[in-house]
Parts: sequence; C-alpha cells; structure tokens
Amino acid sequence: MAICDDDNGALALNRQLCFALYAASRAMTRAYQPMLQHLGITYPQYLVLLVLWEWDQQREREDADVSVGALGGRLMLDSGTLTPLLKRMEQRGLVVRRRAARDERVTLVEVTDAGRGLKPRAQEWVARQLDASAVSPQEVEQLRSQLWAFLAKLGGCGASDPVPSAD
Amino acid sequence: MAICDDDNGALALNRQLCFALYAASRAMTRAYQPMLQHLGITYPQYLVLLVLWEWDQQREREDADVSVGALGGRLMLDSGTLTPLLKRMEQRGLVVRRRAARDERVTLVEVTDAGRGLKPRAQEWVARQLDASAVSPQEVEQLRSQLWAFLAKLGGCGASDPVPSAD
DNA sequence: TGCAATTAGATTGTGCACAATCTAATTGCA
DNA sequence: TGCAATTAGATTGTGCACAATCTAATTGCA
Repeated sequence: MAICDDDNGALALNRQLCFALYAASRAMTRAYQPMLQHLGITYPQYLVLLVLWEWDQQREREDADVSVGALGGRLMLDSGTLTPLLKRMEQRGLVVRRRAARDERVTLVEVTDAGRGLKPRAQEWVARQLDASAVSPQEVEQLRSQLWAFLAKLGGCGASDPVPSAD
Repeated sequence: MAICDDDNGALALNRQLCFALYAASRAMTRAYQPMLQHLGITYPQYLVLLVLWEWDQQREREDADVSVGALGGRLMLDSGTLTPLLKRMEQRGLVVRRRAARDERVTLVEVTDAGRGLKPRAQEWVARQLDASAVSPQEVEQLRSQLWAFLAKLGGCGASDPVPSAD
C-alpha cells in the first residue's frame, strides 16, 4: 500500500469529531453510573426526571401538564423510545401516566413524590462532582455552548440552546 | 412551590452539558444516516471500519493483525458490544474473524476487499458534507480537541486524543 | 354532517451499550 | 511440572434509539 497518509484527509478529521462525540457521550453516561445505580435509574431516565423536575417547579397553573410529545420534543426522542422508558419509570413509581381528558390521543406524564424525592440526592452528588472535578465551570460552559451551536448547524430538528447566551 | 430558580443551580448547568453531549452524539449519528443506509452499515460499524481502514493502511508488516481487544481499546467498547457487531459485519462480508494461531484466546479481525471497497464512497460523502456544511474546519477542530481534553479529565480509561496537538 | 386526512402515542423489529458471568487458553510460580 | 491465577472473548439479560407501521382520536372541509 503506497497510498500516503493524506489519503485519509477529510475522513480522518471528520472521524475525530464524530468519534469524539460518541466517546464523550458514553464517557459521560459512565461517569454518572455510581449515582444512577444508587438512585436505581438509568441515564435517559435521569434526563427525563431533570426535565420533569424543572417543569414541575415552573408550573404555577394547575393544568401545565406534560405530554409524551412535549417531553420528546425537549429531549429529541420519539415515542418508540419514551413509551417503554416511561412505563418502566411508572412501574418504579417515579411518574404517573394518564390520558388527557380533552384529547384522548395525548398521554400526560407527571412526576410523583417519589420521583421528586430523588432530586436532592442527585443535586448533591452533581455539586460534589463538579467541585472535585478537574473540569472548570468555564470549560463546561464553553463546551456546552459549542455543542449547541454545532447541534443547531446540523439542522437538528428544532434544536436550540436552552441557555442561548447567558444564564 | 415557592422554591426559586436557583434551586436548580449546579444541576441545571451540569445538565446542559450532559444533555448537550447526549443530543449532539445522536444528532451526529442521524446526520450520517443517508450515507450509512446507502452503504448498508450502522454508525458503530462505520467507526469500526474507520479504524480498520486506518490500520490496514499503516501495516507494513504482514503480522500486524487486529484483535477484538485492540479494536475495543481504540473505540472504548467491550466484547459484549463488539462480538455481535463483528459477527454481523462478517455476515455481510465486510470483515473476516479468525482465532490467532499463537494464542487461541485471541480473535483477529481483518477487513475484506468488500470492506475496503466502501472507503472511497464514505470519503467522498464526508468531503462533500464538510464542504456543504455550515460548520467550519476550525470549529470542528476546536470542538474535537475540547472533547478530547474533557474525555481525558473524566479519567476515561486510557482515553487520549489521537491527534494530541497538531495534525 | 360525514368522511378523508391528520395527529399522538403505541407497537414491532433490529442493533447497539454494558454489566455480569462463563469458558477455554495461557502463565507463572511453588 | 502441575495447578491456581490470569487473560481474551463469548454469552446472557436489560434498557435504550429509532425506523416503520399500526390504532384510535380528532379535524376540517366538501
């Protein structure tokens, strides 16, 4: 094979990014394992709870219920992923699922007290990890904003940085 | 609920990063779908091929065979993921698997001509995408190096940037 | 106002990830 | 030199992701 290294060119460069994303995402999941195992949930279930915790807090009005579609929109996941995941969470008593009264096609998801109860523990763990971590808040912020800029440019189905410029 | 927004604090910040990584990784996979479907492979299979193409080229000596373990080390995947994946690739004629003669515990993986044949098509597609993309090579490079720095700090099991500082 | 088109989830099937465990081959030391 | 410890993959089981399809509810227009 007398082909020089440049043969890889664009492939090699692009590969670095697609592989880096893939590896970093899995490494992040791995880093959360000790906490998740302790709480008895999975990483995607944790992400669902983060959204539910946030929305649970924000709602002032009684009818601000969360549909499977709204959750999927926020997490960019479809019903094929969420339906079974939410059923498992329901079995563990973390959420309740019920059909909306005014449109029976819609399934509403609500976090239970048990689900809310996991929040302080998660919060404490995350805060401790950030303190102990070699990664500075500035690095986290920079990486986060670059990832969202990248996501937006990938034309990702309505992807928009939930923290546009300042928080 | 009279809890103020700061309640989310570290949780919200950290959440942005872990979710951004998760979403960006899946968005990247999604962006590759048109090509992957055309080639009849999956995203992880594509990553395996990238490694095999690279190593296939580099080997000058006849015995530079790739073990499942070496592949797993490079991709940070274990045998539970790779074994079935490689079997599927073997069934499609993209790779050959055989036991090493000098250590029967080791399984060697080799890319076939059919597997090599996909490379030009992948290369062309990636080059075209990069040209058409709204993302500049500088952005790609910056994001890539930051992800690797982050990966290394996560203490990721021997994770090291394959392109340490310059390429 | 009835019926075609749309919409929201649920279901089905394939392919990862990964923890836990198993099996067979190999090492290395008593 | 025999046998306990180690090592490399393979296997098993659970839980995502997601494309494709299905079903039931709802809309909206002829």
